[in-house]
Amino acid sequence: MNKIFPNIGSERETDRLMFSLVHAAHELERRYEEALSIEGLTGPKFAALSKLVQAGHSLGLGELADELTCVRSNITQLVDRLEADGLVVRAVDHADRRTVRAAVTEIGMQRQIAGAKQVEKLLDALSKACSGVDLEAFERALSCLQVEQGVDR
Amino acid sequence: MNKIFPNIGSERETDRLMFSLVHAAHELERRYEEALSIEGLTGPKFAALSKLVQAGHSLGLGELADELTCVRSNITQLVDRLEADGLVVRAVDHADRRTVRAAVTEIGMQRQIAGAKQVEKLLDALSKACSGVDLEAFERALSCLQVEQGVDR
DNA sequence: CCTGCATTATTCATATATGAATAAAATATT
DNA sequence: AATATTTTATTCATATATGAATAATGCAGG
Repeated sequence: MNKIFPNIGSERETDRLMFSLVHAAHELERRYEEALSIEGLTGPKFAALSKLVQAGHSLGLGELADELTCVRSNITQLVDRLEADGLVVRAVDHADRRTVRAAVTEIGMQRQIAGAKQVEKLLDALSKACSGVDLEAFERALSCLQVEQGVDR
Repeated sequence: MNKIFPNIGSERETDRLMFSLVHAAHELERRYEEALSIEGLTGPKFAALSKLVQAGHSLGLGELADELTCVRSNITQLVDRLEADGLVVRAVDHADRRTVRAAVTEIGMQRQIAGAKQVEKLLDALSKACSGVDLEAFERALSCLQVEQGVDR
């Protein structure tokens, strides 16, 4: 659902800009998910696999949650699904029995590589499409949205 | 979760740009949801209310699904929640007994107005923050992502 | 008029996200 | 050492999203 900024009739230039920005990002995400689906992956699954592959060793579920900036219960479920897919296994932590570690399997590693190839292909295409764009100006424009990080929790 | 483009180590300029774009959009959405939460609303709830208020009359759930570009089962649930909040009521369609209509209540209308005020405030702030930005260049840059709409269903 | 097809909303299964409540284990404090 | 606190993952409730299967109604063609 395009739940962002339902047109209330605002005609301001910057309002349309915000809308375009969000729309472009959603389109990007859609293509990203589409690319990963070729390898039977989703964004979250690929992200978790990538963190594990990058790390080069198993990670505690809490670490993984931090890396993926999400709450722990989310990771519990995500690892459940990854485990069901055979891409990851849970392992005990001998140093701390509270901790559950996630270790990528051989299949998981191959799948991550395959996913990364699809993402690379997408980024190549996007790179070409953006060849004529003034990246500096774009980056500068985006930075103005980054201010005021909101309240702290 | 920041599930998009987990840093695989790509150093290409455009890759970082895509990441920035998605990140900026998510930040925008976060602030949008934050603004609406002041009035006890969420993005989807506000979007549905807005469509109903805009229409000026009740809408069939299918129409609402089209307006919000989502599947019908989604609307069934959303209207369930809006009805539980007392912001919307289901009504029969006398012309077609298959159709269920959603009608905004008095409270729902007030809530939509309150939500719109908060969104307006946010957009004002953003508009000011983007005062120095070359909107033309930004729009042009965004347009390059819009191409290739992918496969049709 | 009946039969088959299309359309409508709902239900169900699933994926993803959050946050509160819980249980188990580690650590700190008395 | 016993107790209290913190940290860990899980479970549960909830919100949002999708898509398949279902049930009810409408409609077209015979």
